[in-house]
Amino acid sequence: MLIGEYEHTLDEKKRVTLPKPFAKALGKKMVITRGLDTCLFLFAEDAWKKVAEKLQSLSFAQADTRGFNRFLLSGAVEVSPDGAGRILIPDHQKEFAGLKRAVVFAGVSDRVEIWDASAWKNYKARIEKQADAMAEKLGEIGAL
Amino acid sequence: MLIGEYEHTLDEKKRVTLPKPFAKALGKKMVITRGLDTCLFLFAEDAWKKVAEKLQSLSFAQADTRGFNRFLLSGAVEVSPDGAGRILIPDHQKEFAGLKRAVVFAGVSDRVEIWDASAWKNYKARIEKQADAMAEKLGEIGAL
DNA sequence: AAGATTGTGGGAAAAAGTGGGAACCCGCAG
DNA sequence: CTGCGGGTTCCCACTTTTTCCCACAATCTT
Repeated sequence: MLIGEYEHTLDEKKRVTLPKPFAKALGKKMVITRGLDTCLFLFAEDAWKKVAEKLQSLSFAQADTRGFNRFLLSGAVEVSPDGAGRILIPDHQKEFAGLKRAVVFAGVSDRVEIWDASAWKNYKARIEKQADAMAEKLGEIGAL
Repeated sequence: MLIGEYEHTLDEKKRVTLPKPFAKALGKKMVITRGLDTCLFLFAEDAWKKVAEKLQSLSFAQADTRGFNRFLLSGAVEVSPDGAGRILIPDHQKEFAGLKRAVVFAGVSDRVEIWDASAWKNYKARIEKQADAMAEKLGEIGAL
C-alpha cells in the first residue's frame, strides 16, 4: 500500500529521485502515464498490468471509453530508476502535468501521483475544505 | 479501547514521545493520517488496515472519491517508535494540524488524536459548551 | 531517600537527495 | 570515412536530513 507525501526537485536534466519508501515498493520497472486532474500516475509493473487489463475489458464500442483508453495508454512510458534512484520524466509528460522544479510525490493505494508542487498545494487546499462532506462519506462506508 | 488525554512536547527534530498507555496499545507499527477538525489520527496497524481496505474498494474514475482517497492516503504515513518510544511527525502533517511545541494526545475509542495544545483547548471549550446546551435541551424535554 | 520509570535533549553516524562532470551513443556534415 | 555537436547515461562527490544512541531531568514507587 503506497501512502505518504514527499516533495522533491526535478533538475535541469528532468531527473527526480523517488522517495525512498516508494522506490522499494515500486521495484525496478514502473510505468508513468498521464493521470487525472493534471498529475501523472506512476505504477509498479504489476499494478500497471492490472490497470491495463481492466481497460482492455471495457467495451470498444463506446466513444468515451475509447478516449479514456487512449488517454491512459498512449501517454504511458516504462521507466527504470538510475543508480541514484532517479527516474527521467519524458518531455510531454512534464508538460502535461505542468511540472516545474518542485514536484510532489503522493502515494494513493496502488499508485504514486506526481504533481507540480504549487498545483498540489492548490488541489489539497480545495479538498481539505470538503473535509466535512468526506467525513459523512467515511461514516457511510463505516470506516470510522 | 484508547482513552485519556496527555500533553507532550514536539522537539525541533519533530519527535514526540507516545504516552506510555497508548504506546502499549498501538504496537510497533502505526499510521498517522490527516484527521478531521485540524487534528491528526493515529491508528494501530490493524485498525488502519480496515480503513484502507474500504478505501481501496472505491473506484478512481469518479472525481470525488479520487479526492477522498488522496486526502486520506497521501496524508497517511506509517511510523514506528524509536528506542525511546517517540515517533516522527512528517512536515506536511505538522503543518496541517498546526502543531507547535506543545501537543495533546487524546484517546478516542480505536484511534488516538493528535492536537496542537492550544487548538485542543479551544476545541474542548467549544464542545463543552455544546454539551451544556445539549444537556439543558435534553432536560427540557424530560430526557434526563 | 534510593531506585525505577517516563519524558526530553543533543551529539555522532548513516543515509537520502542533489548537482555536475566525464564517457558514450547517436545523427549529420565535411 | 572522419570529426563535430546534441543529447543521454553513468558515476562520483557534496550537502542536508534523518536515524540511532546515550545521557540527563523529572516523577512515581517502594
